[in-house]
Amino acid sequence: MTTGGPGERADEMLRDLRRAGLKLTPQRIAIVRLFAGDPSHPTAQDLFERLRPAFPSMSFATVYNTLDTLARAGMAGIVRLPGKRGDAARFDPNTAAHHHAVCDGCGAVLDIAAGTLSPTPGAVKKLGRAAPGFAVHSVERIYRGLCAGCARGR
Amino acid sequence: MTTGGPGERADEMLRDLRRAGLKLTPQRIAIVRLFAGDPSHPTAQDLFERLRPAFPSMSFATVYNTLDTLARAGMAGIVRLPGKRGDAARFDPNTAAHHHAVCDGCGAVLDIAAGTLSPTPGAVKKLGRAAPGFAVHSVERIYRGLCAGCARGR
DNA sequence: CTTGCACCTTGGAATGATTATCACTAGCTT
DNA sequence: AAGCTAGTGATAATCATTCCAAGGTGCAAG
Repeated sequence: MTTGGPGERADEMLRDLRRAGLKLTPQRIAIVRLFAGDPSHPTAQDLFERLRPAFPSMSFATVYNTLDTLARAGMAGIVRLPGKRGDAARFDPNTAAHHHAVCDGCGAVLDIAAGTLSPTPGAVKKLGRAAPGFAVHSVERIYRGLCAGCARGR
Repeated sequence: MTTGGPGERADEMLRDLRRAGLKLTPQRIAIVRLFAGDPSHPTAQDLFERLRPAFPSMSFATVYNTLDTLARAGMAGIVRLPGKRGDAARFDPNTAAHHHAVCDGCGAVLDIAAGTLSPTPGAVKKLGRAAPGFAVHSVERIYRGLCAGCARGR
């Protein structure tokens, strides 16, 4: 079993990166180490700013490229939420099947475990009626509401 | 009951606009007439281009402003879907509770009727475990797959 | 250990969507 | 009809994201 130690997820991700035939550059290693265990669904900007102190020469494009590469390789997810302004993509190192809960107060995004992302028989049936011939592949859910902290403050 | 005639939805929306204390300008009337009965989830660009022939003087910003105004007044919805590039917001005149099915092939967006957008007791329970204290308000679902046409062509 | 090259990284410019600004115009109330 | 105020148009500004060209570098093969 896993030891649960910090950085373990990162090492696993780096191993997967290499296994996928991708090069382990210092930049990628830094990004992965920072990103792998981060449950806050950071934006590329977030990560870039946290990396800048240690890697002043890193390019913003590299952060995007790396996150995109991770996503393409199935090691990360991209979460986009409808929001009025400056709606940046959020990246998610959690590759297990899960949905998201979004706090309308502070904008926090929480992972909600799901056994599967496959549609339920009932949903398939309903879809068949509403959109005949549509072949469902997966379902994505977004729960809207207020997180514990924001619910208290209102 | 409704007569189901074309433009009826538009008239209703215009009535609601006035009721909301908003001015009925020629531009708004044109946008609403075009938008109200359109189930294709058009982008602001789509509408702008379709309006241009008849209203060459209309500004792109006005289309955005009007759609935003409609959305704020609860007469329209905004649908944003995760997509790599040039991901424009889509507007939805359907104010009834519903979810969306997105075709990964052609990008079409279909409405899927839903009795309610409130979370099921089961979902609430699961949420309570995964995110203690989170007060759910609504659930949004996106079904991914292939529409009838795209499923056939592959 | 050296080499070669395909893949990476940079920095900045380009693209696209959306919002802000501001002077002007036109609904709507009195 | 007159004025207050919100709406409009044109454009600039902003923000996220991608593209590009040029130089670097991980790493597999020798």
